[in-house]
Amino acid sequence: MLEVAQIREHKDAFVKALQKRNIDATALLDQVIAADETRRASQSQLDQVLADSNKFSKEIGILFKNGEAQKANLLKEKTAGLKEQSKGLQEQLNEASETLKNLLFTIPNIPHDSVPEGNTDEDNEEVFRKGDIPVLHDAAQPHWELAKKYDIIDFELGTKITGAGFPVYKGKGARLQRALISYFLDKNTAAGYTEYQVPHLVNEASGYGTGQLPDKEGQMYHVTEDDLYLIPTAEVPVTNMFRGDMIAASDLPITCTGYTPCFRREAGSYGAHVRGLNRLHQFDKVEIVRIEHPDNSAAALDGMVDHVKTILEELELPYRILRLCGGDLGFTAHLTYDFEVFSTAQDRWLEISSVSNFQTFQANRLKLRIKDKDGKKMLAHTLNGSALALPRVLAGILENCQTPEGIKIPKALVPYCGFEMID
RNA sequence: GGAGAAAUGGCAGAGUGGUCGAAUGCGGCAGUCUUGAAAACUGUUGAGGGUCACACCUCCGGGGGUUCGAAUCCCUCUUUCUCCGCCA
Repeated sequence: MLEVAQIREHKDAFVKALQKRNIDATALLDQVIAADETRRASQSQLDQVLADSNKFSKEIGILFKNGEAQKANLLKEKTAGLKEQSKGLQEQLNEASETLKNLLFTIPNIPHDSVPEGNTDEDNEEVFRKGDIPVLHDAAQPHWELAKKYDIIDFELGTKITGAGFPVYKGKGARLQRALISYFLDKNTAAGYTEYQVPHLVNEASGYGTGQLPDKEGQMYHVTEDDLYLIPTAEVPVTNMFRGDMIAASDLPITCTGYTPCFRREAGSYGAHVRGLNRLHQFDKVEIVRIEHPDNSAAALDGMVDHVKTILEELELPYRILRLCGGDLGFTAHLTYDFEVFSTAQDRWLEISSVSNFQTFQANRLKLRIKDKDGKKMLAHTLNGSALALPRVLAGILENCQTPEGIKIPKALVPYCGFEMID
């Protein structure tokens, strides 16, 4: 959620920034400013009425104490009108606040200066590339064939017990999943992130806090009986741990990592490129989350990108980094880098990590603030990234590391899974 | 699932209708003393809205009500604790 005070002061800059998302926000921002003015006007009218009635109440109290009941009763009559007024003004104020809030909920974050123009993923800007794309043997196969061949993932079985997009991992496949989770968590904790295990269901307030609600309402599984949502990413519970907090600047940065399954309805995304592990309703992910001082968030984002790089290099996977263009940028993000691994067998890049700086956009919803040494208060900056999402890393390993003899496990993972080959 | 008790500032904890945004203690910050630190002493110390700055308004778990006036009374929801039941 953008900050009203900022919009009020720098409307033109906001309009210009939002153009990168191909949104003309002029009218919308005017509405915001108007709603805010209405809100403040109602507020100050109400304040005035309340101030008067407070004054009368005090006088009545004193009169009763002094035994001047008659005078007091006279005053009482005066307050009746004020009460009516304040009720009306209160309603007006609530309405204005609600209007303002709902408007703000519809406006996405403003993109960073470096975010390229563009509409689709075609317009994302490649900023880095590393690793050799392997030359595979003639009989190389995509991962869904390999999964069947080595009997490590059973998609049909998942369909039987739940539905499409809920695979069953088996034998070395299951072990490799567990190995990847441990490996990622170890890498993250070694880099200073504190490990957490968090709930996999969250309440509505948490959904609003990180911005999944109301924007992505239909993309989350909603347990209506208890009004809880299955998390689409660990970002939601982890970031919401700090909802409403006031953090001493000296305690920053706060860095967290956690493994969770992620649940996504993926409504409307069927069609091309969803075979095998490419798009699932349930998948595993290890996430990193940082809460930073505004002065440090840009450097922190770079640090997170470097961290993810080291993991991919250890896994010996060919990858590239994209700076997302305005049209592809998530609703809450200010600047996002996507990591993609190249799959030779599928002849395409697979997104395996997304690292973002949200600046104050989430913090404003979360009411997550920093207090510095001088007592100055400000909204924190939040950042997060996948380190990493499992299914496509697994797909990348299966497809890139296949040999005629079997899948050769990257060295870094061998101590975690206890075998060198899947054959 | 049933019965009871509770929810107050960073923490602990008073306050049961009228200068209560809230005693007191701890903690935090600043100062005095000290070569420095500790101790002691003095001062200061919740949040949001609003204003150029004041004024002023709101907030004692959330929501609603009674009243001229609510932290205090009533209703409701949530959470925590204790006991009973059930159970991985």
